[in-house]
Amino acid sequence: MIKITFPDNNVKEYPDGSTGLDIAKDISNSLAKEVLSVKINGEVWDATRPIDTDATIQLLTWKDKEGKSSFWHSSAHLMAEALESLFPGIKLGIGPAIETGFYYDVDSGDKQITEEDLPAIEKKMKELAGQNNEYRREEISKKDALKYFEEKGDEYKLELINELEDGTITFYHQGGFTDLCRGPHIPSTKFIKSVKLLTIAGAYWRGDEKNKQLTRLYGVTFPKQAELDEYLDILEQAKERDHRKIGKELELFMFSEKVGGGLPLWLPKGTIIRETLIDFLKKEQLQRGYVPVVTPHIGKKDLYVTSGHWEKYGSDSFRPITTPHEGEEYLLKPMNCPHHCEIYAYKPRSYRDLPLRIAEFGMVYRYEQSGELNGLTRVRSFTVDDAHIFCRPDQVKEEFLNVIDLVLHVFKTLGFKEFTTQISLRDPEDKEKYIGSDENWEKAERDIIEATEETGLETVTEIGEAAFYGPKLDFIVKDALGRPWQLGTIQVDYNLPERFKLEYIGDDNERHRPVMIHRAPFGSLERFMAVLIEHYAGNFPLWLAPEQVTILPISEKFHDYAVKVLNLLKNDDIKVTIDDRNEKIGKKIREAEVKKIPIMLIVGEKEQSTEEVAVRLHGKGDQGSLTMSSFKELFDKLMIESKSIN
RNA sequence: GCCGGGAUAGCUCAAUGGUAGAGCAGCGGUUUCGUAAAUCGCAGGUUGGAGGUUCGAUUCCUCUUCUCGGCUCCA
Repeated sequence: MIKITFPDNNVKEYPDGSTGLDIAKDISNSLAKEVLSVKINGEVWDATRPIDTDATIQLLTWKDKEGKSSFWHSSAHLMAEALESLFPGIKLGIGPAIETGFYYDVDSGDKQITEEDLPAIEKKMKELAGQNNEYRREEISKKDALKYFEEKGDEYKLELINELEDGTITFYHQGGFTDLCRGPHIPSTKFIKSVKLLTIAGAYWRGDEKNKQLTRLYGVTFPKQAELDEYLDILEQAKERDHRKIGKELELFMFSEKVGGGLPLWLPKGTIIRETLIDFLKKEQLQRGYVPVVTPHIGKKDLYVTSGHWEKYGSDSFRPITTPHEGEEYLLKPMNCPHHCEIYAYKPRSYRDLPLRIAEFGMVYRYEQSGELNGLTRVRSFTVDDAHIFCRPDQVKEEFLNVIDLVLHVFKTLGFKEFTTQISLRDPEDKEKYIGSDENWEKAERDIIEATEETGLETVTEIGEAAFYGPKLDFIVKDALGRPWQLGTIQVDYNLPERFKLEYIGDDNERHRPVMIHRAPFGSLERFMAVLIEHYAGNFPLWLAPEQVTILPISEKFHDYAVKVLNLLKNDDIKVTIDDRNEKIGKKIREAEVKKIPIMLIVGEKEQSTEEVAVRLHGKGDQGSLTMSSFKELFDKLMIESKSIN
């Protein structure tokens, strides 16, 4: 007998070789019908795999992340089975579960699988699922595994098996399909009730550009049709929030083929939002001891040779521009920091001057591969809310803490609650990739880790994700479609001060090297705006709204009164417009609602005679009439409330 | 950069190997109106660009630009 411990610490004995499913059945039949996989001693297993030793158990269903994962992984196998049946001779790469759904990379030879094939594959998958085939695990020797795929002629699987150790290799079978797989899988295909294949895309074998490009099929499956419908509905809604769509509808920004891809043109309304954000941050920074600077958009190539950027990224950036007569080479600036280093070096610095925090909203230009450009999230020209903090080594941690506090303040004000924080360290196995001494790297990494621990931020640590000049802390927010984007960033840099030979005179009257911290709470204004647009679905809070109030006269007879109201509000720096077209009030309201203007003031006969305005709030409807002074009080109150920090 | 889609009026979209149509927007009338679309009329297009096949191309082919979904990359 084996002792099984349940999550509530109850212990029960079962015969040797009992499976998770057996144990589930012992609890209740209805539960057994929902079990997708089980967690045995912290490891996810097939529910049908016999347990031979005492163990802790957790039954995993659709409600558990790991349960979903085994469901989708099994779905990937089901799709592979369908593909083999529809496209005989197809070769399989890898087919994992992902955050939502699964994919399989396949090599279909000369036959190109296109989107038109997807419905047929879906149909086949449903047909195979209906056969109620069991997923069966088989331990297999390396020799036999190799033999199987040699006969099948699948070089991708052979490559994978060759890297595995004998004795750890398992196959999974379902219906007429066999795959090399670590598992775990769900008990049977019958759980898979609804199937949707979403997209088809190219993907390099093992993610390496040098390898052959396979066809990747993305899909998602659910245990109930209703859940698929709900998921598709959410996808549809996400599309409605897409910043590219809203940006066009609300006339925030545009792109022009003539100007070039990835070069955003900001329209008046988008510009007002940008400038409001910039003003907000400038004010915060002023209070926190930052000083402003302005530097040009170009710099001599030599500047970037000194900084090391030319060596590292020169071949992958815009070509230098040259002066007509002397032939001097200049680069569009890919970063602001080299310019800022020169500002630091402008005069001798004392330890008393530090930390020196110089800030600039600087537009930078980077060559991004054409296939990578994406709305405002990935562009070739963007504005960094940049600042470089030059400080003494003993000030690094404190400065780091100050910056974290600023980033959190920004996020809080804008109501970003769901973000992840990532510490990126260097890969100690691959030191060649980075510049700077071991000693410097170790100190920098320690400072970051300690600072985040002190603020209590929950972080994930990624080894090998550091910038080439130093470790960093990034704040990552997801867009409407769930794609993660890095926004705020704080990066320690022991390297640039070295390269620019920056110094300060310490209290010991000796020369010392300052430490540099790069930081940008928004990261890129462009990307930040994209995420912001999707976050609010275009319904900007009052303080950010490019049009805060619009006045809607009932008819032309009340235009004079409407203009009087307009001027009163303008005097209070309220962003106000008037809709004096010869249209019915219903239409004016509709259009103001569509434009997501937070406040509408309707004025007609009644308001004119009582010197009031009828207030209507976007999405909330008619709020009744107020005198001008009461309205201004309401406006001020709404302004304060519109910052999430309150 | 790579794989696969796409590009038709300002916007959203329709149509066809015989040189294009709707709604909204725009412009001109009529209407002067009370909380999400009044009404009549007019105008609007080298069907992204270049080349080719064809008697004839917006449609088929090639190249190119931009764009979308991924991959790779990302200071």
